Amino acid sequence: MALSLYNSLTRRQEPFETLEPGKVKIYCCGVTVYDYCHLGHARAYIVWDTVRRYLLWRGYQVRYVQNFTDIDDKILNRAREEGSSMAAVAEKYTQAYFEDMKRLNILEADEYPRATHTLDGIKRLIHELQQTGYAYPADGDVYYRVRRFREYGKLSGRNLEDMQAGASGRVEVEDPEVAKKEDPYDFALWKAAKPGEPSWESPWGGGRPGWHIECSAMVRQCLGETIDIHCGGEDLKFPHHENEIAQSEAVTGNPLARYWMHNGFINVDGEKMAKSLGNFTTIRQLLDSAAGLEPMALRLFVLQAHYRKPIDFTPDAIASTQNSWHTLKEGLQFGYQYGKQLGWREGDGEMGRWGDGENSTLHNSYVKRFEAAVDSDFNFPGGLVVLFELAKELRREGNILVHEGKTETPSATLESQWHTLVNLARVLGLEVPPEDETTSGVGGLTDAEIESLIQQRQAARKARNFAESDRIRNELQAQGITLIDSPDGVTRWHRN
RNA sequence: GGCGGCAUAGCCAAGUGGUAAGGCAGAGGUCUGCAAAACCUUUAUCCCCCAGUUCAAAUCUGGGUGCCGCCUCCA
Repeated sequence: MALSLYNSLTRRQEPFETLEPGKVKIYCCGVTVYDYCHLGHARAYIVWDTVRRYLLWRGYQVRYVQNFTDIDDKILNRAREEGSSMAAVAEKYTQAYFEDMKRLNILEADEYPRATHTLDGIKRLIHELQQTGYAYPADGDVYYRVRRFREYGKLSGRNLEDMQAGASGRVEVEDPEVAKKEDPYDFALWKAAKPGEPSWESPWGGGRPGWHIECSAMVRQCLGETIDIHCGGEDLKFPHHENEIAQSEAVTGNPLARYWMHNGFINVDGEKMAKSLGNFTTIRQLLDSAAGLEPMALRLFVLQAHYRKPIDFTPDAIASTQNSWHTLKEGLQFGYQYGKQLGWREGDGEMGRWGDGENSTLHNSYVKRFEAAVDSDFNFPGGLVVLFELAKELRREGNILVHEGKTETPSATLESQWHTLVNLARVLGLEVPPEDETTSGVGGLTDAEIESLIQQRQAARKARNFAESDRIRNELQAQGITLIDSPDGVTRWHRN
């Protein structure tokens, strides 16, 4: 049983072999902090968080670094709109990022480098590129000499000739920047500051770094010359990642990353969700809307599709996922709700730190099937199958317990199944808090009041006064209390 | 124009040579005064089309068709 993954660089699925045994270095391209994150961002970071969790579960020591781009034209524009500064805008949306990601149960990175904190590394890298002939200054700017890097295009599978042949007027035009370049495909490493813009001192004059260079500098500074996995959205493959490779490898002579991974988009009506298309929904809009999608349901929504394929964002799909999540959730709550009744030892609710021998109490066949699925290029939808099987089984048992007060299934079997479910779900970042949902009727009826009403209804039913009995039932339902009439004449109830 | 991806039931979605996982939705049944809830059963002779390879293909090859992405900021 071995983990394999699709490498964008080779366009093949390959066995996963780390640089150092048991250790994984991951760099993930983060956000430019100029606005709230939308569902596309949610997908990306849920996917990479889950990849990271899975690697941890598989026993790897993972070091995960993700940057914030806090120097950028878009931030500058936003600052002008808001009458604020680039730093203030960046700070605001960085905090918003953390809030959103926390709700989605995304683990914090080990390190969050920011462009504004990496200027020394950036300048050093540009300097080295200049010394080796890969970079040239031009009127306060510095550009990368793309044609000098022989392997340019190896990640995105293109070559400069093809690109020129088909550029169809998209590249040139009267952009003043282009005029400074030796070649239209050269890209900026450093940009001279325009009047009024934030700028940093450098050997080339006051200015700020280009976008691509920060990642090269950050990877090098935080993780070293070569890392195991470099990941990000599909749209970053070209030119961003291609340029990172050109920058880093020209200087170090070593591969920047062994594996390149790219996640697919969220689509709306068959089109990519994007700021520029104006068809985006932010994470907080969706989570805080009237429909109130649960954060874990959004997580499930993302994980239900393979990470490289597009996902269509439609009301139907969201509704369906919400229901799916409830199924899973009921399974996850099983132990919290029925553990005591089933005589499980106190403290069993505190389940499963990873890899601490808990596995002995897990259902091995389920774990094996989960692992087999996910081991193949992080097939989370395949792994989810196992979770649903467990959750449905537990939900069924829970219902039997509620309706009949007992179950034939041995308590130990249920305990083991529940432990398995909770553990595997946590690998995917799908968790429910230990407190079950039986919020003892905030501002509602007390148990005694409910029992009393049920007694009244029973009396009415006996007298065949169904109008009255239905009235009581409706009244309770309105308060969120569901009655269950069983064949033996006993009426059980539970809060919704 | 160049490069790449995708096409599986009403919807979503795994499966990549051995005869179609799973979820959502739906249907029938049991139970019930009626409901609700729950439980049981059930839902693709077929995987975009055509041709080929093979004992065997949704899965491989060739050719179509359709949709999408990247080539410009972008998760």
